[in-house]
Amino acid sequence: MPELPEVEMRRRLVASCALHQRVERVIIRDTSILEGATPRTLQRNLAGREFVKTHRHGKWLFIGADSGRWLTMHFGMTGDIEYCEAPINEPPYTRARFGFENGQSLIFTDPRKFGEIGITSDISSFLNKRKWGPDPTHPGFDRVTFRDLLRNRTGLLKGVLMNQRVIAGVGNLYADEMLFQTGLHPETSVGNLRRATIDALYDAMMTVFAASLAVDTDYERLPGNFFLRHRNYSGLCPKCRRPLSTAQASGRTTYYCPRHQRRRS
DNA sequence: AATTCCTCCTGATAGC
DNA sequence: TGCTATCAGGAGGAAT
Repeated sequence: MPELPEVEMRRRLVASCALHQRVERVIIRDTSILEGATPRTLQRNLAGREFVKTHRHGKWLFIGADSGRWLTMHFGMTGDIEYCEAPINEPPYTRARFGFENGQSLIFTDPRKFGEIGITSDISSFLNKRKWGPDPTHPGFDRVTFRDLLRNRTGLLKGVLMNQRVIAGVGNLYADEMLFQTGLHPETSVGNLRRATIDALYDAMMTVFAASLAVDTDYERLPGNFFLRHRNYSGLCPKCRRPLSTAQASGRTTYYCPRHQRRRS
């Protein structure tokens, strides 16, 4: 479910309510979400500590403790975070719970269990090990960066945009929005795209992320000409009011308007 | 080295 | 109504 803006919302939630309190207990309800960590290592590094800072890279969330270690979180398709009183109000599908001394808990829920939790001492090496690409919302990521990332790539544009090793944070839905706003067919070849087209894609990416965060990722509050408002099986193109088409691109369902999204360079 | 396909897991919904 | 099939905002690993 969550792409870059949704993970940013989760980061803000953690930053606003879960910092500077002592973690009394670390409870792992399902060890299958742990990646490179055990319940014991999480407890040893976090119990008795305070979370003091947060960081996000693409769809990854990092929560820093005063032990110097970072709790790492990825939300997969259905992962989420809640801050509530527990165990009284512990939500369904709770996979991990970090209980504070005030009775509130930071809770990681995930019905499908595609998400993961771990621990690292160094964010850079964590990201490098997975060969993750740069986060487009971080300082220094500009049009030139984007051009260089798309240069010398092959395959379909949709697949490249969703490839986290190229750009970290764009998923299926935001890729569709970017392609619609740029008027590009999802199966456009990424090779030999003109510079102006690549720049337009970059502009769309930045616009879409900012617009989504401006409405707290509530798509219903996006302007009516945004694709995300109409992206469903009965949806109509906001420009021509004709039914959208679907296709499989890189294994994912892609929605597009056949009139307004053409293969071109 | 870069891409594509299969797979993990569970709930919601479409279709019969 | 009740059952079955399909699909879902992700990504690692195998296969190509």
